[in-house]
Amino acid sequence: MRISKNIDCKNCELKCDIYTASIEIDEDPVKLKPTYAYYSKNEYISKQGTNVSHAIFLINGSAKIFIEGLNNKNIILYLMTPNTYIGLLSFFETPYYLYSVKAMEDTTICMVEIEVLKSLYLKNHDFLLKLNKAFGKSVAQILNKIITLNQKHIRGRIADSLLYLSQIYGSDYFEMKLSRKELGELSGVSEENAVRLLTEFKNDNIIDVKGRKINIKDRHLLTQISNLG
Amino acid sequence: MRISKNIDCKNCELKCDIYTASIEIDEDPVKLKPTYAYYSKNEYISKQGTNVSHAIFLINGSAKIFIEGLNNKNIILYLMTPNTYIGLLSFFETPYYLYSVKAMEDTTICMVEIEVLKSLYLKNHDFLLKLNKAFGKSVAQILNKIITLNQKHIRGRIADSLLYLSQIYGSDYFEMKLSRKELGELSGVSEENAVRLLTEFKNDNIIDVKGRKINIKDRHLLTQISNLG
DNA sequence: ATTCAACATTGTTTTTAAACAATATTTTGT
DNA sequence: ACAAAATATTGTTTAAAAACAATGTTGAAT
Repeated sequence: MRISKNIDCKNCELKCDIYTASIEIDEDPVKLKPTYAYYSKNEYISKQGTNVSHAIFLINGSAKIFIEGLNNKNIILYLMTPNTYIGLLSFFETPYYLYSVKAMEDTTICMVEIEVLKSLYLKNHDFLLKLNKAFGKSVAQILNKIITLNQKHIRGRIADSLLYLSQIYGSDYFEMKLSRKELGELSGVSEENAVRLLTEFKNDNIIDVKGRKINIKDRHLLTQISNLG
Repeated sequence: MRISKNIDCKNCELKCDIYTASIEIDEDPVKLKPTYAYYSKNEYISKQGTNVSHAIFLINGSAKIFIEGLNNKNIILYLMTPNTYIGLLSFFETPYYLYSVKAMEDTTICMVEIEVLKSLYLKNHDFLLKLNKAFGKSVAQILNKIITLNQKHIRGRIADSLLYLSQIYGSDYFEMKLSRKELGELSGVSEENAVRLLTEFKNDNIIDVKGRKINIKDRHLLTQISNLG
């Protein structure tokens, strides 16, 4: 992990909500003291149980947000792509992270101290509402995950994950940044069964698999499998 | 369900956040146009998929908040007791409920139109922060539920639920308002196995069971079962 | 180019918990 | 008080998915 402090938001292509909020109240974004951090693949961006000291915004790359559960088993809640908050879920209630985040590739994030953020949303209502909206979105995703994990069979769960990945990568053809084990963790399925189901889907002509490259050939059927559970 | 409109907050014992927020900005709580609704056991207070039009606050009684999943199977997320919000989770993001709420006994709730609430938190920051806190608390509960459902065996899950219930009812001895089936839904366990495990815990001298009356005799052991999964 | 480690695959066994089935008990409505 | 419905209980069977085991493949490091 490498850090560069006091980023000048003018040079940042990503005009995030925090920046916008700062501008809206005629405050110089320099006051936000934004800090970039660069992570390599598999580095922790935040670790379950540690203190939430900064708001974290993903600039580029990608990351997985996951719960470190019992017996060293992880559950990946969802993936993070540019332009999303990392710290949100533990933002308002708990002073420590309820989950961990790891970079899935070379990833840049921008941090703003939580106290700075607080003073910002005290001055700017709209900003707080935006935070809430993003927060609500995460929750909706998580509720959906509960149904999936609890009520669908592994076939339906893997189908879910594949559809989710295609949405994340914005195409029916994509190269996922996940290992088979991680695909399993995203789906609540053992590594072995994740492999087996990919093969099965391939044999059924629903997808093409070549390593981590996936091509969804029959989205309709895959959706059906997901819906039926 | 029976309704009484234009409640006078002065007569309400429960001085809720909404009331306090209203007072803080020197606004007459009459403007909130609070409405009470009285529900009998098993009546829907809100139904998954319908519009979120009001903020709902539980005055007395109790309710279960649950997802109506696939194949008519429910997952109870948690129980609601007086002085908690009902609508929160779907508040900021979606215009419709992501879950349902049903009264578990005779229950009184107070509703305030969402537009009224919005204008209130636009005037009062602290109030919005309080909403956020409550929101965050719900999320923490739900994350915990994911681990439980996904990584613990049914023994640990039922142990979890019993500990949770004792916390809700504020005692090691309590009469739960849940049927065996509902205890299963709270724990992600079939009705039959819920029964079986209660019997098992009873035989192991960890709890006493008489109908819906539960007495936790060995909290230490029960906690251990919960932790080990 | 070779070795080691991480990742992926496939078959087999075992465990877990749901589903099914039958019956008992309690509650509710008339 | 009685029938009917809802709830609870217990034993048995079946299905699902993890765990185990063995082997293959790929890729990075030297």
